[in-house]
Amino acid sequence: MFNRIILIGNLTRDPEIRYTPSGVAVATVPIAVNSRYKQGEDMREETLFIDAIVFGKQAETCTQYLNKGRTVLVEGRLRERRWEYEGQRKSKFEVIANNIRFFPKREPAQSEEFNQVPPEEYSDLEPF
Amino acid sequence: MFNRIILIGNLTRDPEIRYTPSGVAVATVPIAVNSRYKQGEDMREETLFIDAIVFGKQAETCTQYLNKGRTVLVEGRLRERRWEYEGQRKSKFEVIANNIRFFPKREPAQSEEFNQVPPEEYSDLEPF
Amino acid sequence: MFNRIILIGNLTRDPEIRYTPSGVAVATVPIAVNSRYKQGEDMREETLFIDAIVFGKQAETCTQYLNKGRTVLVEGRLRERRWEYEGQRKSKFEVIANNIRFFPKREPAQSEEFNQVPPEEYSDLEPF
Amino acid sequence: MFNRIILIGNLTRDPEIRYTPSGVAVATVPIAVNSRYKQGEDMREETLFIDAIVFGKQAETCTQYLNKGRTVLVEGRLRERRWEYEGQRKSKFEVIANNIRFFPKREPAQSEEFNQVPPEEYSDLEPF
DNA sequence: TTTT
DNA sequence: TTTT
Repeated sequence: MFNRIILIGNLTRDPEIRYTPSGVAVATVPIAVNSRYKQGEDMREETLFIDAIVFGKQAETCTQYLNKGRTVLVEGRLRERRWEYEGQRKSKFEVIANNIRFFPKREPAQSEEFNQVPPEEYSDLEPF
Repeated sequence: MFNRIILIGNLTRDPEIRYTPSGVAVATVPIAVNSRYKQGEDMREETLFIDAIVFGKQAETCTQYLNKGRTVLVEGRLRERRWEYEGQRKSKFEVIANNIRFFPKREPAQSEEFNQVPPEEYSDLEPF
Repeated sequence: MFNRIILIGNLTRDPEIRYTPSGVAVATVPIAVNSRYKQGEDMREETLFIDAIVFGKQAETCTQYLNKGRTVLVEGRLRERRWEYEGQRKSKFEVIANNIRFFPKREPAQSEEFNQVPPEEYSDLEPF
Repeated sequence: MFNRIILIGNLTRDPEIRYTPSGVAVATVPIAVNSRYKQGEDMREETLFIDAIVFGKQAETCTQYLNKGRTVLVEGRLRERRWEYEGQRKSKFEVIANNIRFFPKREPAQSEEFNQVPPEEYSDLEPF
C-alpha cells in the first residue's frame, strides 16, 4: 500500500542520538508544524508536535548540525509505535524519515514569516 | 509551514457520518495501511490504523459508496486532536482529508495482492 | 531543495529494459495518468503521458510482472533530459522513480472505474 | 487516478500575471529546482526549470510579493500543455498549482545553503 | 515536554 | 530564456 508524509517544521528541542545493538545511529528530531486554515469565516492556527526518527549517516548529520529552533523538511512514513509500560498500553505516532533537509538558519532580525498564502484548498473544510 | 500526508489503505469499518451545527457533513473513514520494510536482513510488516476525516460533499459520497474492506487513497494533513475526558487527557491522530479517491472493489476471486516491489528506499533504515 | 512527484497511472506499453555499461538495469515504464477537474461549471478530462525510469532490482521486477494496461503508483523526482539530435535540441520530461508499486490486475468484467470524488480542491482553479 | 507534485525552488524571473476572459487571475511563476544525487561514486547536480501556474487570489499574492530569486514551495499536478504554432506541434510541461508557499527572503550575507543531507534514498539509482 |  |  502507500504511506507517505512530508512535513516542514521547527525543532522544539535539540536532536537526540542513540545506537542500536548492531551499531546503527538513530536520531530523534522533535518538530512543531504550524498550520493555518479557514474554519467557516475565521482563520485557525494549529500546531502538530511529532518526532521524526532518522537513521544512519543522516542521524549523525542531524545531531551535528541541527538544534532547537531550526527548520527542516522531513519525508517518510507515519507509524504508531505501541508498547506496554507498568501494565499500561502506550502508543506514540512518529515519522520514520527516509529524507531530511535543513533550511537555512533564520537571521534573528529576519522576522518575516515563512509565508503562507491563504489556503483556498481548505476553504470547505474544518468544522469541529 | 507544510503538512501533507498521502495514504492508501483499506477501510476497517464502514464510514460514519455526522453533521456540524452549521450543517456541514463530516465523515470518519477508518483505514488500515499495510507496509513492508527491511529490518537488517528480514522483511517486517507493519500496519498503521488511522481515521481520515472528510468534509462536505465528499463526506456524503464516502458514506454512500464506501464500506468495510474497500481501498482508498487519502490526501490531507496530519493533526492531533486533544481533549479531556473525566479528568484524563486524551489525544488522537487523524488525517484531515482534502481529497479521497476510491479504488475499484476487489473481486472476491482476485486475491492477487496490491503488489509492492521490495522498498529499496528503506534498506538502510529501521533498527528497533 | 525538494522535488517529489507521485503518480498513479496505467501502462501505455510494456516496459522496456536496458543495461548501463556498469551493468545496472534501467527500465522505462510509460504511463498515462487521467485527471478530472472543474473548469468553471463543467468537468474537464486530461491525460498526462510520461515515462517512469526505474533502476536496479525494481527495473527487473517491472519488466517481469508489468505489461500494457496495468496500473502502477510511481514516486520519484521530475527531470528534464536534454540532448542534441542532428543539430536539433531535444528534451523530454521523465520521472526518475525511487519507488514503484503494482496495483492488482483488473478483472475484465470489473469495469467500475478507479473512482474519483469530484475534486473540490480544484474548484477555484483552472481557467485556460 | 492521482497526480501530485511538490517542488521547492527559486524564481528564475518575476511572476507574470494575466486574466482570463472570465476575469480569473493567472500567474506564471518560473522556478528552478536544484537536486543532488549520487551517480555511482560521485555526486551529480541537476536543475529542473519549470513554470508553476497559479490561479485566483494566490496569483495576485504571488505577483505582489514574489520576485526573481525568492524561494517557494509549489504543490499541484503536472500537466503537458500542447498547441500548434505555425504548423509546428509544441508542448510544455507545467505545474498546475493548488498551493504555493513563500519562504523567507534570504539575507544577502546569509550564504549558508538550503542544506541537503546526502540523499541515501537515491544511492542505488541514476545510471545515465 | 514544545518551535517560529 | 534561467535561480541559489
